[in-house]
Amino acid sequence: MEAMSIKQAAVRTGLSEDTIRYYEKIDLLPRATRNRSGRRVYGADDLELMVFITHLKSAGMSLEVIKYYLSLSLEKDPNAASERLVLLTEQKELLESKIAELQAAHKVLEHKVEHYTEVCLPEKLRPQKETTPK
Amino acid sequence: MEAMSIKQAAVRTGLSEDTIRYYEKIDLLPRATRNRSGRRVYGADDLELMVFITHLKSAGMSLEVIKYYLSLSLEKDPNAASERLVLLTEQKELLESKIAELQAAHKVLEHKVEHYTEVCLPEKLRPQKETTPK
DNA sequence: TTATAACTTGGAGTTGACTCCAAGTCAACC
DNA sequence: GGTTGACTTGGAGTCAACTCCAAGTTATAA
Repeated sequence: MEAMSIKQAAVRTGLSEDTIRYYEKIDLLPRATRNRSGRRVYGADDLELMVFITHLKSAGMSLEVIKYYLSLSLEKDPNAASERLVLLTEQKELLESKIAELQAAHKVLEHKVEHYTEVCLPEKLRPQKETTPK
Repeated sequence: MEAMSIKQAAVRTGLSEDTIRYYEKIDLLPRATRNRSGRRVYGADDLELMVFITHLKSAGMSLEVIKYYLSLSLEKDPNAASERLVLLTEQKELLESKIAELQAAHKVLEHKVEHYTEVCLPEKLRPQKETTPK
């Protein structure tokens, strides 16, 4: 249960095997340990890292930036910690504004859903003069 | 103020001129009206549409899906409205789950920021936790 | 009048993030 | 010992979404 193949790791993380290999190729993931016959073996930490990457990615962070961030986290140098703090804080703020933007878009859609529900449900009603974007 | 060039439209919307032309090329935007000398002229509606597109885009909608959505909005057929409602609702739900995911990632980052604040700053110099955050 | 700048077009090139492929290796089962 | 199937590698191909380019046109300024 602890050590698993790339296939299992793919199932667990939702990434494809190719994507995991690709991430290793571009040094986003560290080179996975191999077993005697040269195959990749993953543990819980590896999975955790992959999942964390998917989170940052869905937050709109590019792989390049994620890589930089992770490189800081591997630094032994204590100075790196403060640099990482800056990056983290920046990213956190970026995330906050992105969430706000999505919530705004969400509001627009919600408003439109309401509008169209009104239009669709009572069948007698027709869409009157639509403000059709030209 | 009402009619403007592609350059001004680009500044107003945050899109590049090339991107606006590209959107027209792939029929995401309708062919802009041209002036006597064949140059694109944009009005307030056009800008509004572009901004709306950027919102949907930042909500994770692909240009292809946005295009489909806009094609429905141009339909005179009232049946299109219900189809559009379905699409909107789907998109709204997708947005909700995306927001939730971002909030989860945000939490992780926040947690890490706290951790690194501890590591980096001598305890006594640390900013006090705000009791009344703005 | 000529130079400059702001556009126009179709099409080619770039980037990021995969996704697929061919050829080879290895372990396990028949 | 041979076949199967899950892996390995480097590299090529794909896709969305731009981004840039060359060649041509038009309007204004010097």
